[in-house]
Amino acid sequence: MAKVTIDDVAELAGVSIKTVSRVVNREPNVRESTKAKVESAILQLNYRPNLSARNLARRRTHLIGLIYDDPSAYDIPTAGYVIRMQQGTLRACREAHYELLIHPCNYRKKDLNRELGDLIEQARPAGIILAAPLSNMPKIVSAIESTGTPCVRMSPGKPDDTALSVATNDREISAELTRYLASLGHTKIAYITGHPSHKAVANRFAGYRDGLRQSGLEFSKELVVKGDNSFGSGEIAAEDLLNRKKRPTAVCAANDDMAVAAMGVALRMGLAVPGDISVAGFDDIALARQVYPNLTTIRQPLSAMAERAATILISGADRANNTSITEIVPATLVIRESTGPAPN
Amino acid sequence: MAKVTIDDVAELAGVSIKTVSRVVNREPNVRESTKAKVESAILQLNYRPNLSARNLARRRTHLIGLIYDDPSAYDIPTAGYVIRMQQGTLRACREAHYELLIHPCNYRKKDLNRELGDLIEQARPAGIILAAPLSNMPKIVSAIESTGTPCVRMSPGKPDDTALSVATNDREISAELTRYLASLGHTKIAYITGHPSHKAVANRFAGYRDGLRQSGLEFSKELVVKGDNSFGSGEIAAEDLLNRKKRPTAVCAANDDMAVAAMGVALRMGLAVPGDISVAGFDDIALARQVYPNLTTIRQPLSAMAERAATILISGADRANNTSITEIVPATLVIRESTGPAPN
DNA sequence: GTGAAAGCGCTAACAC
DNA sequence: GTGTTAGCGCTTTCAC
Repeated sequence: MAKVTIDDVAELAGVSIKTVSRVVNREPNVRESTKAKVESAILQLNYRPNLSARNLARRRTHLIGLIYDDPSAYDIPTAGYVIRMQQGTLRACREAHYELLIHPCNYRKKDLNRELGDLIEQARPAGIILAAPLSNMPKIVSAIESTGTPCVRMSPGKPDDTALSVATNDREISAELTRYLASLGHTKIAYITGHPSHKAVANRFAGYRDGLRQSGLEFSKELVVKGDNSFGSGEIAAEDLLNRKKRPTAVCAANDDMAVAAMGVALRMGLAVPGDISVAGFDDIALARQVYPNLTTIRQPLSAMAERAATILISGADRANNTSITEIVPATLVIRESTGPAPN
Repeated sequence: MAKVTIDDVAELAGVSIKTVSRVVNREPNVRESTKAKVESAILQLNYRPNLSARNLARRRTHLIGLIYDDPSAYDIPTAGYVIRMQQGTLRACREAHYELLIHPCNYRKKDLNRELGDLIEQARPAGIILAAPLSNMPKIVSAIESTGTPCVRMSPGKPDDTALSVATNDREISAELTRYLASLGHTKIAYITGHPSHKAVANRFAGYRDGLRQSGLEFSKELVVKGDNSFGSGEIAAEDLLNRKKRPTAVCAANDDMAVAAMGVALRMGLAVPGDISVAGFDDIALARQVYPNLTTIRQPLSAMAERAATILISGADRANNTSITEIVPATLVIRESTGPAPN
């Protein structure tokens, strides 16, 4: 309870505070016997360094800031998204004895730059993790970078960038999903596209085309219907697709909301899923496991991405090395009940 | 970018750093004209005080620690729970220019006390918010309190405590729900109890009995079936209740999982909800809005509770005043589609 | 009202 | 290998 400082430890161990500092910070050039003395004093006194003092002296903190958009109403997919990012970041922080500062914000706010400036100047995090869609907003990114605080962007739209970022293999995994459906005998695989403003979504569509080609299937515009990521648009698209004379036997959607909507349309039409029609989504939102049949989908490695981002910041904070990296953390295909062999 | 310090401001304004400090901290005894000069210098230089330095000098930080249990697998109800607490805490923090440190932890871990000790000694949060079920664990509470860090407990089991805490009116709101059902003409209102170890759950059951009495209905043991908070236990309980000759016309469950399960059983039996049987839950988990019919339930004011907890810590950190408060934030009855008039 | 000086508890240079 | 001396940027006495 009585705050024990480095001086107390130094006195008890009979060394100077600098030596204590060396031991605490695992610096070299300390004799084993001295080190042991210091360590026993630390244990005996239950000494823990004061972070504020350390931060002040080091001119940087042991804090990672996680900044993400905070929709006024947290819908459930968002809650899961946020929690997974937090979990990943925390894993990396724990290990390195960093703490996590979370800062949800509203990108529509006028003075967001000012707000982030305050956060950075005041709390001085060692690094910032910027989640999508903020990571796609040049003004925000440059506002952060102008402070000199290292920043890793998660799922930025374009990979061809100068900054550090962590992304996933949207395109490749979409291709894998498509090949998986083809391997089940499907030849007419439809696709419901997402909202054009969502950058990553375009990659998913490209992956679908890749997958068709790799499976020796021909791409057909007929089988592509526009959606906008919303549940409603998925219903409309599915009604279009499933009422055709030559019905597809599989439908991929650019996100889970639309996929679930499509599945609902199919079931209401009396079609069996996956007997008559297989349905697959993308994101692995909670709903994917709550509908019946459970939705086959692609799970973004959000937690792993955030962990990598934090690790990059924590380790990179040391080296002056400002190389631009776009690190790819692979997504995983989650095969559940909504996909199966094509009807013959 | 070049870090501007209090000295720069003092120099530009032509005053001493102490005067700048006074202005920044809104201390009295500064002439208006001096204040104006300083403020303009601050604006011009875009000065923001360095928190580490301030914390070191003040011997306390502007950090609120939010500690909660982190189930290895974040199920969806938990994600919503966590997010809502974070949101509430953040609202209070924003206003007071505090930052939020989150620290999910595992109460089953042996060295949790040590872990929390590290957190507290190192980050020195100005206060700790301890969420349930950690708030019910004497060892953890005392470990935190022994550091002298103010701590507010959320939903602690017993209100008759020495510490600060924030709770909700489980019992009164349960009574209200029961009266609401009675007012719809229900006379046989069944209850599925929760897991006995969950303290708050007992209050819910007591509220049910209160509500019956207040509505002039007789309590009957026959209408009470044991559950354990799990979905499966809700199914078993519902099967028992709904297969009776003299079927109840309404069922309350101690949580939403069991209520949803009960509703499923009723629907599978061909009963109309709420035509033949009304069903109500407690918690307002996401699922409550995702099932059909939407579940009538009770929404815990998690976000408001967390906000109050943070506000207590932030304002209370100043006064030495160690009074024990248990503040009650009322829950709200959310009437949706699963409850309706009793069949005649 | 305002300022000078002495810390807060640590790390960073540089000496020894 | 180890200690000494300055800071880090702010708040706090306590003078004036």
